Amino acid sequence: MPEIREPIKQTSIEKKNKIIDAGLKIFSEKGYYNTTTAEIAKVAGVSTGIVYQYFKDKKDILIYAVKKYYDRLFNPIASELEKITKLSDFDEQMKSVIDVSIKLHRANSVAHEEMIAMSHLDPDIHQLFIESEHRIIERIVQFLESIDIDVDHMHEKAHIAYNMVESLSHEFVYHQDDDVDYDFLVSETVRLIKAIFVN
Amino acid sequence: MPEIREPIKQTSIEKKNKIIDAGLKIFSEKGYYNTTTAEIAKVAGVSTGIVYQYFKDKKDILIYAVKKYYDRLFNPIASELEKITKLSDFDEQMKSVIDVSIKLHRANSVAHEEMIAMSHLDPDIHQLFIESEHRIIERIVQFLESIDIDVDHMHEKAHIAYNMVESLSHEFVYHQDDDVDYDFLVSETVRLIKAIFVN
Amino acid sequence: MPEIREPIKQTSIEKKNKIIDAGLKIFSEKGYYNTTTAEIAKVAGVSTGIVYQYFKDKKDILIYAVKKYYDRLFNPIASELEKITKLSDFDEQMKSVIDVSIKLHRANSVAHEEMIAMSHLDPDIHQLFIESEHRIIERIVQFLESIDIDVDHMHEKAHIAYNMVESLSHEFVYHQDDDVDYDFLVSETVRLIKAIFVN
Amino acid sequence: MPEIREPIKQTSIEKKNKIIDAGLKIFSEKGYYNTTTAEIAKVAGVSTGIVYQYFKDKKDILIYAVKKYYDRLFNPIASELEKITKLSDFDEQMKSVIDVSIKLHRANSVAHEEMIAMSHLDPDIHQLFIESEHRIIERIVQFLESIDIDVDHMHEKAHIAYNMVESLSHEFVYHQDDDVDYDFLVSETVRLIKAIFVN
DNA sequence: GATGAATGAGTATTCATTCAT
DNA sequence: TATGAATGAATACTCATTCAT
Repeated sequence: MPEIREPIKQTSIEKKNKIIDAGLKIFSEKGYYNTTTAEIAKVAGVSTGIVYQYFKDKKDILIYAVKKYYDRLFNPIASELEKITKLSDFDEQMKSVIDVSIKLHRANSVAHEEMIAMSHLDPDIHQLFIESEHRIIERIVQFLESIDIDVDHMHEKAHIAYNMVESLSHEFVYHQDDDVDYDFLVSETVRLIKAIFVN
Repeated sequence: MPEIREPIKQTSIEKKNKIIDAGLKIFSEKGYYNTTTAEIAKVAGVSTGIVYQYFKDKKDILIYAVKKYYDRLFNPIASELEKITKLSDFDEQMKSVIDVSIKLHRANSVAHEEMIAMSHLDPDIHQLFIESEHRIIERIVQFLESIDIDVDHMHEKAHIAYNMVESLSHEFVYHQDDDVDYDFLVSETVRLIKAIFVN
Repeated sequence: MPEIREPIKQTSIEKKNKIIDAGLKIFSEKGYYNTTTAEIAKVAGVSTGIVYQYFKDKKDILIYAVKKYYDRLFNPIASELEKITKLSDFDEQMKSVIDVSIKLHRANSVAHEEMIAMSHLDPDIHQLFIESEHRIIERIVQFLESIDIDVDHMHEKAHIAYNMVESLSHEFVYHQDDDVDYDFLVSETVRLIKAIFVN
Repeated sequence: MPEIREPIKQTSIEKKNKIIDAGLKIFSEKGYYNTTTAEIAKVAGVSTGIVYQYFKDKKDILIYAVKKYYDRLFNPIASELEKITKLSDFDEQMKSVIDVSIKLHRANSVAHEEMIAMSHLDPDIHQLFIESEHRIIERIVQFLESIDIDVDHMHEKAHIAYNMVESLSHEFVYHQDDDVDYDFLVSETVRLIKAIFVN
């Protein structure tokens, strides 16, 4: 019955965004279940009541926060890919993409932990995750075609390459281990990705 | 004041195990935060009070449950690896390992989702995850040495291979997508793993 | 500080009336405590803010609504009574009055339920109820005198008669029971009322 | 999911009763919507939590409270009726019944107001009211038969008589008016009830 | 006068944990 | 040891009322 308003006025849009940002920030720091709506409102600098004019319930805030998180994480990687226009030096360029990915994962490491956890807590959030991944892989395929790489099973190979970069980024951020030679991990990953697309 | 007893008597050990099993079962089905201790006690067939004689608090049950889960997931993979004793047909054997991994992930898919989420909710749980991964990679290295594979950067390569199999298993269980040729994913993964160790 | 204005302009009077009507309508349907001021404003076609320029608070709307309700219920009964000018056929005329009462109670049954409940929730509302009853009984007395009925204890007898018709009307509207012969209830009530005034 | 326990142990039954009594008391004083569960618990001398082990929700407390109220109101009237065993002096005995009814209504006047209001707020509560009335009228019929009164339309007549006594009791309790001769109201009511059954 | 966005106090209900028995 | 009744702190959400525009 209490209708959810989609804000039109600039100030309202800003307010809604502040709430999303506050949600993303606190969810990332303490987890969804350990965050209260009162806290979100406080950090966003609004009253608790107004939250429920822009969002159906607490989970609705989470959904918007996750969306924003994915944009924040994947868009820069996609942009980085788009900078590459020809296949002059695959190794170096792939290394650059990996660097961006690692940097972004590192910058969002706590948030990322939480977002992954959240995507496992709720089907709606999980769906957002899947869709987001689809989109990034689609972009990878387009990128590869744009640099004249044309092989069989493009999608499947993009999947594997994407997973390798993701795994590697996680390795860097979450498993920092003294016994591991991380430079080698990168160079070996590049070598393998090359082995995928350039036989 | 309320001391946590480490059960000695057989019946007590069984009781503690029942609680862990009940916890693992319900956490896996509904998530940690949506599970009440009363529910765990009921499923375990004990009183709510007794739970707090064997476990410090609710999270303590989770820790034991996660440990049990990892044993349940990784031990069979390790066993499968140990069956392989020589490098007669690497491709076929690796495919068999992948099959086991996928099967186990599938069998535990809901639980696995939850356990991953949980490992992100709490540093203690996360630590368990890391340690568990270390152990499995150690076993992989031992296995590789046992079949006379001896290359540089053994650990790093084992890491990459392990991640590839994990990613692939997740792909199978969580992202089932009609447009993807899963057989190809497997064969390509085997080919790449071979490319890692057998140059 | 916020002064309650008594509207003077025609448009303002209409606006105030719209709010009262909306209040009466929704209070009747869902009850005072389940009705929000926002809802009343929406149904009245005004903003939530303006409500507080015409009414002190939510209860103030209720008071006006109850007043309007009583007018709506009792005025027609009084009018009906006034149609009767002589005591030609007491039975038939009393039956006609009862019919009007039942019809009105039926037409307002849901509203009536709520109004009774409300008159018990608040002394101010209860007072309105009492006064309203006084007025109708006064009219009954006047009516009886106008048809040359002149007995002792006129007021007390009018009370009893009024209560009998009220009880009967409620019986019809709220207790519809298959085992009860309602025609007999009416004729017996008429007979008893006659026994009150015409010995 | 959180199961409602039906208390078996004596202490638990007492506790449940204390909550019902507290509910009845405060609902009667301040109304259902102005009463908080915390308040009920406090008055009952229990914690807020325990309330929800014995009652599904707040309304569930109300239902039990209303039941108890009806028992408290109607049982004594029924008992009074049962004391009368023969038709020696109808007038005097009926007056005695009326006195008891008035006394009970007076003793419960505030509670009664609220209970009536409540029976209009919720269909379940209303149903309890109807059933309770059915029962009391059934008892009146039995009583009348037991003193060898045997007329046509017994039920309908009992209805009318019951309503007259109820109306009268309300008149006494809620409308105390200086201009009304209450003794006459009683004697006239007795006269009319006699006119119903003893023609 | 009018709007409707914003406020924030208020509340039913849950659940980890304790404790009398 | 074991029970399960009892505790009470914690929290999402609502809504009468205000106020900047």
